[in-house]
Amino acid sequence: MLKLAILGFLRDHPLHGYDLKTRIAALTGHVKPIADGTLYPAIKRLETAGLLTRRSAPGKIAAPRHMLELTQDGIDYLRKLLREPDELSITDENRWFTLLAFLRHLENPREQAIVLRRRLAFLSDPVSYFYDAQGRPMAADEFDDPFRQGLLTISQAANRAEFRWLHTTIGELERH
Amino acid sequence: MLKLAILGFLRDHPLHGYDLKTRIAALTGHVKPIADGTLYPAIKRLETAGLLTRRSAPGKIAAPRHMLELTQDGIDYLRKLLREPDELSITDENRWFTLLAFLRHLENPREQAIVLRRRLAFLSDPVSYFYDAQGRPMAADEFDDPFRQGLLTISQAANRAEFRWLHTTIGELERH
DNA sequence: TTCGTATACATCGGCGCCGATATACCGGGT
DNA sequence: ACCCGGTATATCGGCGCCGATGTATACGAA
Repeated sequence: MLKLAILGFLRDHPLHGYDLKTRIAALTGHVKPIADGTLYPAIKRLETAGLLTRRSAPGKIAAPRHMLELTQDGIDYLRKLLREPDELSITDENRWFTLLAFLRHLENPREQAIVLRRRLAFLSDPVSYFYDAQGRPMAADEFDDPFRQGLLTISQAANRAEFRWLHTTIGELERH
Repeated sequence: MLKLAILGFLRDHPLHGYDLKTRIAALTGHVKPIADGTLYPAIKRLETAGLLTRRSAPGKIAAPRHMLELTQDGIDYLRKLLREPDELSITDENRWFTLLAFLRHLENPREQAIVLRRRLAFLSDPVSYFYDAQGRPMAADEFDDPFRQGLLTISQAANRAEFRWLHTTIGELERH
């Protein structure tokens, strides 16, 4: 979610819109810039909600910048988003990765319990990618076409990596 | 994209809305159901555009089903989507994975050249996840917090798996 | 000189997604 | 007898995202 990314980046230090734009673009891994028509309205919404303030600053190269800074309400709201992400849908990869990126802002390890929920989701969610003509889920090696095999291979690699990471991280959290 | 998933599934055999719903939910890996208010309007749009037709069928358990079937226009349009995905943004993981899932519908290996574009994107896109306070991109081992390290670990695992797969798949395609 | 590109912000229309809500039937449990 | 959960479809309001467009400045290359 955009809101989370904006607040998360601003938590570190004040930034102007254009700077936020490039950082958010890089957040998903491959660089996919978010549209101006997405970012600036989002900033305005957060400002209207009183979560951030702006201060004009001379532009280093071009137009004047608006330096954005979190208010105390913004800091509190970010903490809330990280602790109790609006819902359920931990199954949304983008949201989860964004959350991971800023989870460090919760200093107390006990507040980072969200990773436990994530592991739970991994254990209970059946991860199946396709069904055959009769509606039965298909196993990995049943696929005849290389593209679905590839899809499965890539996803499984990511899942394995994440599960391993969850395991060690939770272990370390519990040691405190 | 929803449109692509609907057309892709229907390419195999006719399905009713509810069935599509469960298949699409599983498509993303973890099961995240798409909302009724998303699916049914999407079906109606495709129907209005003449890409699919519906036939009423008695519901096996409850309400009557509407079996959905691609028209010739629908088949043609799916082929077009697979060959020339609206644009550029191969960087959108969801779209790319959905495309992969149905790329088999292009029988001619020469039409599957989209994977070359994907590899190109991998080679040219700098994949960097975070910047420091001065705006410089940070390397993996510079991260102090375990969450950003995890994010990087997971993403890199997926990237490596995909790149390896791209390499072997392209090799095999070129042998034809 | 002029053009392209990067910086920097803003607005607007369209449209797709989602949650809420409604209807209706069936089977199984209490 | 009753309710709950799963099957099955549909509509609607809200809102967020995106592409297009506009404005303005600075720098380097053609």
